[in-house]
Amino acid sequence: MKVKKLLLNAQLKATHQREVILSIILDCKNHPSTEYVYSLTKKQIPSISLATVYKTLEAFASNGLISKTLTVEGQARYDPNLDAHGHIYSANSNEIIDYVDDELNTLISNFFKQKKVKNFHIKKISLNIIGDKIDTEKAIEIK
Amino acid sequence: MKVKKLLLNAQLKATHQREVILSIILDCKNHPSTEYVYSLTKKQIPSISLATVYKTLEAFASNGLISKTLTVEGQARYDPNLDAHGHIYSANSNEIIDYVDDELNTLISNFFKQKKVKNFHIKKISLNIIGDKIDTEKAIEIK
DNA sequence: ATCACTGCAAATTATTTGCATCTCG
DNA sequence: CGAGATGCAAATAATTTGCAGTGAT
Repeated sequence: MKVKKLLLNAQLKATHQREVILSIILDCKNHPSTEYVYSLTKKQIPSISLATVYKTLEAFASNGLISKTLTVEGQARYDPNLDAHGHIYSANSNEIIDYVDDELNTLISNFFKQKKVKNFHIKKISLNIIGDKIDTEKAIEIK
Repeated sequence: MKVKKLLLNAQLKATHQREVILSIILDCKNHPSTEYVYSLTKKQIPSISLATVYKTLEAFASNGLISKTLTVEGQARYDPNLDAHGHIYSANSNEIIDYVDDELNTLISNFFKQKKVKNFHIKKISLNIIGDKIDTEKAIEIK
């Protein structure tokens, strides 16, 4: 019951719905939408309400269990990966892809050791790459 | 008629509405919303329609005259500054503030000279800082 | 037992669209 | 003149809310 512990640690009541939703998200590779999480959850809990999924994902995100981003078109996407990483936002396919690069993370975190932003509590610093997928059939690749 | 030239260069028909809207945005310091641009435009053209402002700002953004971002809550904001720069996204005040730092820009552009993202056409790379304003009355300051 | 969570339906917000009319090039 | 822009109202999409009933601690 790994998820139950995660929920309790995050001060969230461990309901059946939440356990199922959390384990679904943790298994997701790439930035699921609320609707997508809802559709997967419905297979296990047919009576689940879409509103509950909305509320639950928001609760998870604001308790730091997962993180939230928006596509170029502005829809919510959730991300179970809390490690420092950037995102590639594709405008024409409305996707979000992880951009993970340790060298870049080191570069950025070193840079921000000397810089200060006053009157602001920084929660996350991330590098964003925005553009268009060239071949919508093929995957985006980093090298 | 600086704005007229800008419009024609960008292959856009230079209507009165567009000239007014463009000059308003170019004067804006910080990331206006569609509603805000609409309210300012209405002072000069009382008959302007909100839909026109929506369409116009989208047209400007897709022709590269201005750029578009989203607040943490997902609403559109426009930015007349096309130079490379990052943004500070404040979640609790739903603001976007420019983060301009030449040293950082150099660091990032050097880094991406060696890295490639395949099957993707990069339009913009930017550093994003996400967090909360501490004192909502005061401004965010960078040093 | 209590207080937070769930499910449903209705409400809200930002944005888009269809279409008749008008205007720039 | 003709393609594209405008203005209005109605439509859509994503998300949120209110509230009565239910469940976890």
